[in-house]
Amino acid sequence: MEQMTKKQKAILDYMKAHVSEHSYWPSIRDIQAKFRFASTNAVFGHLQALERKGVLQRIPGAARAYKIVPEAVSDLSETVIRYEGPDDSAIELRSIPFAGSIAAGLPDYTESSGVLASMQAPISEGSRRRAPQSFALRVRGDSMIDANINDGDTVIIEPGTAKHGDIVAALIDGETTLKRLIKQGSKIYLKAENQNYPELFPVSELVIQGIAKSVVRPL
Amino acid sequence: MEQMTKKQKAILDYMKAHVSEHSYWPSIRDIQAKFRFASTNAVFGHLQALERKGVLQRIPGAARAYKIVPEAVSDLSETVIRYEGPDDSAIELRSIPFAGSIAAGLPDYTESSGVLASMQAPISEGSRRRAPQSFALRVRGDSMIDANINDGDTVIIEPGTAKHGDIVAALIDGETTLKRLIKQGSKIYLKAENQNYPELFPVSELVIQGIAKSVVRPL
DNA sequence: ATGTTCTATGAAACTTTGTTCACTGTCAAG
DNA sequence: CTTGACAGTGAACAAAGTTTCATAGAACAT
Repeated sequence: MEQMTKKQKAILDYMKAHVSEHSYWPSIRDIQAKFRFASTNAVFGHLQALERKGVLQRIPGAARAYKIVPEAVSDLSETVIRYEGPDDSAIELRSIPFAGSIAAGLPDYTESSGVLASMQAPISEGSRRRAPQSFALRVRGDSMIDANINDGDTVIIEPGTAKHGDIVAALIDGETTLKRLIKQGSKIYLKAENQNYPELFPVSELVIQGIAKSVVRPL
Repeated sequence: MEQMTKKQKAILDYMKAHVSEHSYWPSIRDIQAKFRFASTNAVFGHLQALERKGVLQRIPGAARAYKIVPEAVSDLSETVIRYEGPDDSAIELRSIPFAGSIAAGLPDYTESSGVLASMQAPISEGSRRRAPQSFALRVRGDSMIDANINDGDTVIIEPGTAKHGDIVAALIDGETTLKRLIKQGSKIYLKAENQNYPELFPVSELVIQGIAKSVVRPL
């Protein structure tokens, strides 16, 4: 894949963050304002570049209408997870690695190298892939064991803005972790609910992929 | 919450489906076309109604920009969000009606009006059979604590015939309990997974309401 | 030197889209 | 019978938003 420039990546990240926060895409003028461009055409050019490089799909003429192309972002290891549903049926889910943050208000496919998470997506070959609004995350590790979230549990994550005390799936150093969000004044911490782990985890920049709404464990 | 009319709900569902499929919101004219309205104002009115009823938030003047208010979407009707891959692979996210603590023989839907969690179920190839009527049950007490099912947890129950070893919701003396089903020869026992409880619970007459398929715990 | 690519400005053209206004019909409650 | 809420038509407007055109400096390889 052709490489994004720094500014292009910044714009793409802003767009994703905007969607994540507001649930709709920014307009070209929104981006222009954010980056202090004097002309809308500067943004336009970057969007064209992003589309040419295959990470973004524009819908010509339509306002605030984009898609991101998840598989273009990264394509590394694949993990196949079998999810036993409430039926006697099961879904095989394939994790799709992804380095970025959030797509389309909709989560994107995240896989962490170490601690915790791998995103589940349907088995589907080919290009067209749709993201659900909420998604399931298989928990790896024991960072939230004191919150009664154990290794192997599945957590339902929903996009949205997190409040103090929420358990969030956050992207730290390119790695997705499940931690409790602590806001103290203007400072933000992430807290692992495990006595063996450092109590507070100060973070400067953080991308919250969603809020953990519930835990699911097949019996 | 004020109740949505049928058409309003249909429009809201279409909008959600559109976001789910395209990752951006439909324009008013998109909705107009979908529902064959002759005037955009028909849509406009419905959107205003949806906003007044608190389920949708509009961003005035902005194109294709909305938010949905999740708490407000708490009607008992089953919401099915379906998303599919390029092949015939597909996944449904289905909301499950939340039945409070069980009273008589049937789940009592009065306690909670909310939709609890979305479960994932595959669409079986060919026969698109409808999943059995599953419901959620809040666990009271600690009779299954050793199976890691705690007080306050919610269990997804599905009707069906139980096998040996299944955790079932059974009606004993007019009271619903969650226990593991033990078959020894022709005898049937119910076993509480708690060391403090009597090991085996012989039953003569037994009404099994369903089999516990998974545990869900809201965070 | 010279062309090419990337990035950006500035202005304008043009399309999309939300919004408003005037008007009609239906249906149920007072 | 009337009032009011609801649902819709049809036309028009203005804001929001995308796209195009002309231009230009910087970086970079030919």
